[in-house]
This record gives sequence, structure tokens and C-alpha cells, in this order.
Amino acid sequence: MENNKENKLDSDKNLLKLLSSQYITEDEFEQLYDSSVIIQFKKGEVLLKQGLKTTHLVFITKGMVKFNYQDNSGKNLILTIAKAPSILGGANIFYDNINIFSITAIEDCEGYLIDVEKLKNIVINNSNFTLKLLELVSGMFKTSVFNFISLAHKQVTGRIAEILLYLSRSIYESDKFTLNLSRQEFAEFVGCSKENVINTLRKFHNEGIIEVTGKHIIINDPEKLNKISKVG
Amino acid sequence: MENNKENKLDSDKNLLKLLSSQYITEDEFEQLYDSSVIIQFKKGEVLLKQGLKTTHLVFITKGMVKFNYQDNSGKNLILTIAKAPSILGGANIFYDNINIFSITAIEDCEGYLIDVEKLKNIVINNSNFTLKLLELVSGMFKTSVFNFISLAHKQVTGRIAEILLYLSRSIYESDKFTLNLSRQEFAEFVGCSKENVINTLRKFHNEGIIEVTGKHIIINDPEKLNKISKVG
DNA sequence: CGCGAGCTTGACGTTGTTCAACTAGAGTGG
DNA sequence: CCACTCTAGTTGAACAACGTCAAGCTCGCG
Repeated sequence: MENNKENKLDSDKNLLKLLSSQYITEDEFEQLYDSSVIIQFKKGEVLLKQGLKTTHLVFITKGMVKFNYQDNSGKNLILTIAKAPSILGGANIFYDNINIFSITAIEDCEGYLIDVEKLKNIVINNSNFTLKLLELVSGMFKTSVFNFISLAHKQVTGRIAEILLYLSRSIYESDKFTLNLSRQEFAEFVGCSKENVINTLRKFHNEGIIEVTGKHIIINDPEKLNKISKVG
Repeated sequence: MENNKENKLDSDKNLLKLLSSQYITEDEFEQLYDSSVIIQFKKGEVLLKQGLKTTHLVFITKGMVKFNYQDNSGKNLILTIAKAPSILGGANIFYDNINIFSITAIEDCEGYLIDVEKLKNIVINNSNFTLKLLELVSGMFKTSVFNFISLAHKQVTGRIAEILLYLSRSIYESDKFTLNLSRQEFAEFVGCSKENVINTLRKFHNEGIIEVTGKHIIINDPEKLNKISKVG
């Protein structure tokens, strides 16, 4: 048991190291790692809250999260879904410290809190690591732009096809998967009503493109989905 | 005449310096400046083209540009409008070199081409300047996310109100301005049809919120516009 | 067994797009 | 100086997409 935990921690540490150690020294890494706190999140818990100041990043080693935004009228929107291993919250450290969206667990998660001030100290003296962060943020920017374009030009059918492919390829990495999103959340990801999601999934199902049984989904014809997502 | 040009160049140079010199040394700046090329763009000309590799940034000292995207089906979308002075094209240097959208002059522009390879050399050895870039990209990311949210949750009336305020406050910096966008382009910015733009502008006009005479627009009641943009 | 949350379905109204016709203004050439 | 044409802008009507609403269903769980 003791041994198991040791192994697990070692493996997590290596993951984190892999993500950063090419860019910072061993010393800097140890400093960062030693100051970080192990933490668990249950499904539904908020890792980083919209509107609050960023005091830490979260490096998740296990689990899945959504980037969600709630507007003044109470409507929700999911910007994207991410899964471990991943560093969360990096985009706004050096711009201003207010989180523009929340990050919420959609299944139980494990990870580390990384102190932003400590990180800043390391970054300021380390151009390579800063470049790495720059790459990270550039990537997020790019994703966001594509999201915007997709939303602007595609109708719901195309968006849903696109998101099914994204989930299958990038998140669950399989043709068959069990959604850990409710229909409501799926709708918030697409940016439409839950009824629309239901009808469209049914349509795809009836056309034999996918198979839907509750939350279990099988992608039968990814090519066709791809075509639908391209057309709109 | 000669003297005028000298003065003009000096003033441009100072602008560029202002944007970067706190972060790089005098030497580095001179190196960057000396290798840059003065260039003019006429209205409609493309500064950076979607799908091509980035070989240079553009620092514009005069004029206005749109960030525009064209999808496979030929539909256009305007991501945002920017005006001089501004550094354009920074977001994707360190991620990959392909431009994900075009930048096109919407009025005659003047500026400098900055060689990306030269810039990279400077950046790699200069953490402060990298941080500045990080801030820049973070800002763009943030804008993009807000754009996404706006598009997802607001209907056309709200979007148009929002964009009118943006143009008035951030671009033209006045309650009265003359659009240098066609109705079609305005629609591409909003993400709707040009007819919808026309009808909505007319509606605002009839309600006394704005005055529209061709391309000349006067914002009479910014408070009301703000309310409309918040509600949706 | 019964309750409740999430899911599903169909009817209906609203929003926004598309299309076609028309108008106004800016060049162009005789 | 007057047709002619070309483009951008405008208008209204028909139509499609999508959201909202209300009702019924399913399934897990106490």
C-alpha cells in the first residue's frame, strides 16, 4: 500500500517533469514540485472559478474537466473539454489574474496545485520555459479562434458532428465511448438547446452514422460525420 | 520634404521602440529596426495571408485592418478590427508558422515588416520580451474567448449593439464616425446576413438610439446600446 | 412501489436567412 | 451631357432553422 502510493507519486512527478523539465533546471523543478499540493476533486467540483483571482495553476494527473462560462443571465456555455494529464489555468497568469471562465471536474480528478508566484519567479529567469508557455497559450488561442469560426459558420448539425469527432478522437480516443456529459452539458458545448442535441443525435442514429444508447455512443461512420461537419 | 520624412521616420521608430524597448537592449532594438522594411498597403491589400507561412510580422504605424477568415464554402468572417499602432501576426510565431486567418487593410496602411527569424533570436535570449509577447497573446486569447461567448449567447441585435460600441470606443474613439466597412463586411463581423444588419441599424435609427446616414453613424444613446448588448 | 431527475417527443412561435425586386450613386463611353 | 452599366444598399415576402414550452417517459434509488 505504502509502496503503491510511492509508485503513483513517482509516476505523477515524472509526468509533470516531462512537461517542464526540458525547460527548467533540476533545482527549479524540485522547488516547484516541493511547493505544490496534492489535491482531489469530485465530479462537479470547481477547480478554478470564473471571476476570481488566479493564485494557483492545477496540474491534473487523472480525470476530466470542462471549461465553462456562465453569463449574467445564468446561461452556461462549455468552451472545451480537457483530460489528464494537462496544465490548467495558464492563459491568464501574465495578462491579468482574473479567470475569465471556470474549470469544473466532470469526473473525479487528481492533481497538484502549483503556486503562481513561485512559478513566476522561475519563469522570469528562464526564457525557454516562457517560450513553452507562449506555445501553450498560442495553442489555446488557436483553438479558440477555430471554435469561434465553427460556431459562426456552422449550424447545429455540423457542430454536433464536429464535437462527436473531437470527443472520439481527442478525448476518449475510441470509436466507442460513454459520455460523462449530460444532454444539457452537451448542448452547452454545442451552443444550442438540449432538445436540438437529442433530435440531431437521433437523426444520426437513424441514418446509421452513430449508435446511441443513453450515454453510450458508437461512431459507425466517422467519414460521414467528417463530411457533415465540413459542409456545415 | 527631406526633413519631413526624417521626422516621420523618427516618430515611427519611437513608436516601435516604445512598444519593445523596455524589454530589449538598445543594440537588439537597432538590429531589429535596421532589418525591417518600410512598406505601404492600399485598402483591400492582404498583409498576412491565411494558410501561408509566417515569415514576418507587420508593425503598422498608420491605417486600419481586419482579421478575416474564409472557409471552404467561401463564406467570410471578420474576427476583429485593429488600427495603428499595432503589431500584427504575433500569435502564431511560436506555435506553428501557418497563419490561421488573413489580415487585410480596410484603409491605406503604412508600416514595417519585421523578420521573424531575427525576432526569434532576440526573444530566445530575452525573457522579459518573451513575457511581453506572452501578455500580447494572452490578451488575444481573452478577446477571442469573449467573442466566442458573445456569439454563442447573443442574438444579432445584441451583437450589433456590442460591435457599434466597440467601434465607437476602441476604434474610432468618438460618438460620430464614418464606417470604412461595407454593410457586407459589417455583417461578416457580426456573423449574420447583410440584410439583418441593415434592418437592425434601421431599427436602432428609428428608435433614436443611433443616427445612420449611409456610412456615417452617430451614437446618440450609448447607455441604451449597452443595455441591449448586455441583455442579448 | 413511488418519487424525482434527466431524457424524449411533438407542437408552436420567433429569429434569421434567402431570394428577388427595386433604388441610388459612381464610373464609363459615346 | 446623357444613356448605360456596375456595384452597394434597401425592402419585403417566403421559408428554414432553432428555441421554447408542455407533456409524457425511463430509470435509478430510496
